[in-house]
Amino acid sequence: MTVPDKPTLDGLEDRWSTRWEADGTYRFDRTRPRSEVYSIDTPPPTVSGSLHIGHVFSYTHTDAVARFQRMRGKAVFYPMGWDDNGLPTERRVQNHFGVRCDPSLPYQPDLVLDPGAGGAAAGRGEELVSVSRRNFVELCERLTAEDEQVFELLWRTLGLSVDWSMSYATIDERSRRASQRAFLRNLERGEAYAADAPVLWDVDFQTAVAQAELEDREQPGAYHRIAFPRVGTDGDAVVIDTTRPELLAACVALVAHPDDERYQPLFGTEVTTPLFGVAVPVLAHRLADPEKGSGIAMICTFGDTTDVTWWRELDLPVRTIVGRDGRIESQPPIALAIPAAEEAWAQIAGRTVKQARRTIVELLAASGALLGEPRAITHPVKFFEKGDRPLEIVSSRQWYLRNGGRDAEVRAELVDRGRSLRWHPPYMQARFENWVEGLTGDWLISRQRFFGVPFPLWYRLRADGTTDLEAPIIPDEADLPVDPASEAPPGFTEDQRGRPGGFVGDPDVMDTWATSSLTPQIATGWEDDPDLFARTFPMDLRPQAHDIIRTWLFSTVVRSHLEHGQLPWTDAAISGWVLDPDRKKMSKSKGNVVVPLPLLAEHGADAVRYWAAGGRPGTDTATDLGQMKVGRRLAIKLLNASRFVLGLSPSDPGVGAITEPLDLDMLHRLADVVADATAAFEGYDYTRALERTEAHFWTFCDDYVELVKGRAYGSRGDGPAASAQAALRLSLSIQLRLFAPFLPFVTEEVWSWWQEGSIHQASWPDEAEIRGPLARGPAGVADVAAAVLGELRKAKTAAKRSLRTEVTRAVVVGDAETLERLRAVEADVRDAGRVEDLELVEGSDLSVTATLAPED
RNA sequence: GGGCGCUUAGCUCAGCUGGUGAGAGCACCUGCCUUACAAGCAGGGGGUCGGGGGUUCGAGUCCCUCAGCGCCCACCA
Repeated sequence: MTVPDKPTLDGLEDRWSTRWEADGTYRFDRTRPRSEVYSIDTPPPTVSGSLHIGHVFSYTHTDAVARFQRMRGKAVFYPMGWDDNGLPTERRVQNHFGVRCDPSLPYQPDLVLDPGAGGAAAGRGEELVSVSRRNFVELCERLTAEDEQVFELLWRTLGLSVDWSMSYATIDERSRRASQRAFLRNLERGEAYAADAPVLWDVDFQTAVAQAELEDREQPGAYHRIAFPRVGTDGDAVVIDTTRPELLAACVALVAHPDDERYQPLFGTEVTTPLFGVAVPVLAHRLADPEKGSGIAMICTFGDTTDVTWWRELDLPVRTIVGRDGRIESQPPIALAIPAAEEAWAQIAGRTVKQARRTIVELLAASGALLGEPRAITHPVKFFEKGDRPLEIVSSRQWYLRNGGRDAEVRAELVDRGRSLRWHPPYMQARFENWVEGLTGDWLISRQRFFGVPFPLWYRLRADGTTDLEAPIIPDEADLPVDPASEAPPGFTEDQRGRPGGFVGDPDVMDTWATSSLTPQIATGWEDDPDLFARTFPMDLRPQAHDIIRTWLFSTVVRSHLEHGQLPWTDAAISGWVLDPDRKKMSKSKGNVVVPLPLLAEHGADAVRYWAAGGRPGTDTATDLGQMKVGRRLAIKLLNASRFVLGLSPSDPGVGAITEPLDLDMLHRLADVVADATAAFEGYDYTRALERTEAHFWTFCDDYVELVKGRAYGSRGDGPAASAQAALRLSLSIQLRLFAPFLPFVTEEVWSWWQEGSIHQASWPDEAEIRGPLARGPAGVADVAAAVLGELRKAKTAAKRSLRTEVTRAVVVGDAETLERLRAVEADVRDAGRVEDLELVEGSDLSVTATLAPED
């Protein structure tokens, strides 16, 4: 046993993280059966995102739970995943290297690019170097590999007890195989299907996006009152209000509520569009709101999602004018008969939506069709959560997965799944249920992007060169993953690509959620490693933040429901967010993002973890340097208290030596703490486990240690000293283990002074360790001793005297029961209080009168 | 418009199924070099538990209602 003279926290992170890796301390024992395994569906962080303190926060919560379960004897399956798949990586690669993906270019095997190769203007979209899809993907892989190392360093410094041999990445071969396999099975069962339909479209990223990735943003806009002349009348007009006058040429009808008496006479008649002179019908539909605008609306293909509903339910034609790049098409959607219309079109063709709006408003004003001035408003507009411009709606062929959005029965099944999941905190289930019940359509999983898992499909080209989309060519599961863009389907050769009678590959990739919704399957080796899968799936815990319940959590439940007919895990622990010190949400644009590594360097990992562990499940928590300082003090206190305890005697007198009433009472109180902390942890309330442990520890240091210090040094002989020494050691052992999930470094350091092996493989304390061998003894004596000692201290402090001051005489008044307890620990109290003469007087409330020795 | 959460000392928060005179940490004030720890120790001041109403012998703790803050969702003409 070696107890350092001057224990320190410095360097513990390096020393122990290295040691743990070398010893395989956190290696998953895959010989254990499912019942002895605790498996965690770790959130794969987006590696191309920036590191921030929020990562440290939520991952610490999970790690504390993992360490608790490991100490309880479970084989903990705690892999790390990296989310490197998808748009964030593409965007980062584009900016980092100054490149753009052009799928039409050929692969350049020797392409060498340095960061910023595309020139200083990279990112402004002007001087980007175009590279082939394969080159682009290679750059993505190169950059994410670097990003992953940065994350791994952070996790190791933070002391996450992950098994690094089980890592995966959402773009790696396993993930692509699992993702494609799951999709093909969905396809076979009819759960996946392709459809040509209007979709929400980001004009910058040039891809479709899903409902779950939308967000509303308040945008300035304006109502424009526009008169539509009625066909067959002499100058009569219908006046509509619109915020999107530029879509006039895409108008296919006007619509009002069926009960709206103002417009009932018009139903079934026609009006013509101003400027373009196209005749459109006036129709009735219940979604038209008589209160909004003039109560009658222009239906365009497509201005918003209501337009899509009207278009579908009223069986209207498609007149698309906005292209996928967000610009007005070169040709009008229908023949324009009047010359003025051709002119109007010529002025907007090829322009952006914004430019076209300005032009159309000018033309309308000039023609007299615009009534009055536009009235400025702000209104919510749908954006892709990662996008910069409002979404447009375009018709295109996309892949969908049935998620209950169009099927009440499936929806009900998924709501039931959500109800059988154990949520921490429970109220988060409401978010899940709200979302499922508010779904408006199936899950759109295809993206017109490059860095993602490709759809494992090809299509035959007929003799006339047209594509047969109805019967895709499907690979064998054994051949997955496949890349249909570079591999030929079974029975074809590469030179038949794009030729009549040959084939083409499906050009799309899956959305990143379509892969990350399979993290339980990917991590546990679904189909690839049946033995591992059987031992780890379904998993125990999904830890994640509340903002992605509708995406990650829901989609994972959907995939598992469809594939396995069960939940992917039993418990979901939902963490809150980290707010900046002023309780504002952190965001890059506000510049208030707190980066974690400097904090870890300054305060130490245990201190930062201590702060993080104070955030209960579901609770948003402010970054608090003060709490980190408190955590650091706690860690230092553990070092010093341990040094004291272990320095008292070279060996442990053993539990049998514990006979003193004060020692027994203190230990049984600790047993209560053990029971409480254990129950709290079992309910995922790690914060309470820490609070209880910490509160006991300070009482232990301030009262118990002070009370027994003299006796432990031998003031009353060997027997009483041995009792104190053994009690201190047992108590220290248990308290270190209670702290180990939170403060892995300092507890391991202290453990190494006097114990074999890692504390993180030691057993979680059990109250039976105390209650088994040790009789209860007189209860409540520790409280009485501490109370009397407190009064003695108060007397000394009030007299502005040192705590070493001798008390020549102290009179304690108390009830019979209190005095009885005090007698049991009288010697310890006199020792700690330096009381020469202690008199006990029976009375009512406890009071202590102390006479201090005169000052020198 | 719908849903959820929060509102307890200057600050950050505990207060579990209602019951000994409302707590902790930080901050603040006053002291103490006490042989584990001065990056420490001891002591102290400070709250009509968001407002109102109700149930109860008794309510931060349950019910109703109002207000403020935050988050999620919503068909945005």
